[in-house]
Amino acid sequence: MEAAPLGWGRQEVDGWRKGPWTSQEDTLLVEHVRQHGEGRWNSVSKLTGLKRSGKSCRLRWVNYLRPDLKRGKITPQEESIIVQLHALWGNRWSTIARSLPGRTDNEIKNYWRTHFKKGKPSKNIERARARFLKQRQEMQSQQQQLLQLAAGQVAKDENQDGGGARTGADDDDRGSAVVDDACAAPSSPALAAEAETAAGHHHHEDLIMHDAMDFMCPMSCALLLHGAVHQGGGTGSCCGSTASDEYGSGEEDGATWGSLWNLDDGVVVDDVTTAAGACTLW
DNA sequence: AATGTAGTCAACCGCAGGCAT
DNA sequence: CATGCCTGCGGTTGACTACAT
Repeated sequence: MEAAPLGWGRQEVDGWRKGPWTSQEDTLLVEHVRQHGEGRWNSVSKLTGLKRSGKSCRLRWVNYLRPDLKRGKITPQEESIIVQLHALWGNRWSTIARSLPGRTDNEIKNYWRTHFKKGKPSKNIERARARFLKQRQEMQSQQQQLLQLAAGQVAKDENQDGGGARTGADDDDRGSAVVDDACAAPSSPALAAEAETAAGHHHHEDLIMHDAMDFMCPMSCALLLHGAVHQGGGTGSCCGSTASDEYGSGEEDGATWGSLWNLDDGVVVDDVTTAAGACTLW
């Protein structure tokens, strides 16, 4: 079916076609990639005659035409992984996508927004969450031992400050950053690289839940240690927090998910207390 | 059967980082 | 070293579809 000239209004802007791709355009692009490989997207229009910007070509290829794409619904396993990785990395869709072979960042992003933006996790999510939290709790005791060891060393370098000096309140102008730093994102380039590596090691295989756990939990530990140091032993409990307290239950659950899991919300947390709660997510 | 609403998906935009010149 | 270009990422928008009323 020919792409209807709907929605995007104009079909051509500055000589570039916009809007839905036609099958002919797809064919041209696929053929181009087959011959020249991925990359050099800006040269696609010159070489193929496609009236599409390099950006548009790349997007079309990555999100739709790539042969290794897995079409169809997100499976429960994938859903679990998405949930867990999002908790670990936040809205780093491309990073999450690397752990889900055949899935694109766009797909995952859309899925997340569809399923969790409104704060209503599915049964699968609930199960995955419960499973994950259980395992996390098991790790907690081990981590506390590690923490004690680490704290001994940290005490030499940093004041233990005893007051949890670094709370959301201290970062009023960067509320989401607090969450990002403490929970979602590795708080150092080294950790970030580690995270990337950890994810990358699993590219070649279909990640099932256990695989995800295998690399996530070490990461969580790393974050935990780092976070604890970073936050002066305050709320940075990372893996070490309890499930029920963090997520609430029943009807509130939705709202809680909405605010805690949606790191991209303009206001991530409603108040300082919640902010602290958000930071203890992991 | 018609209409309204919510969910899903594809595509665009702006920004930032990396790299080549 | 500075600049410009290219690529990739995350956020947002809009159309289509399915479901409910």
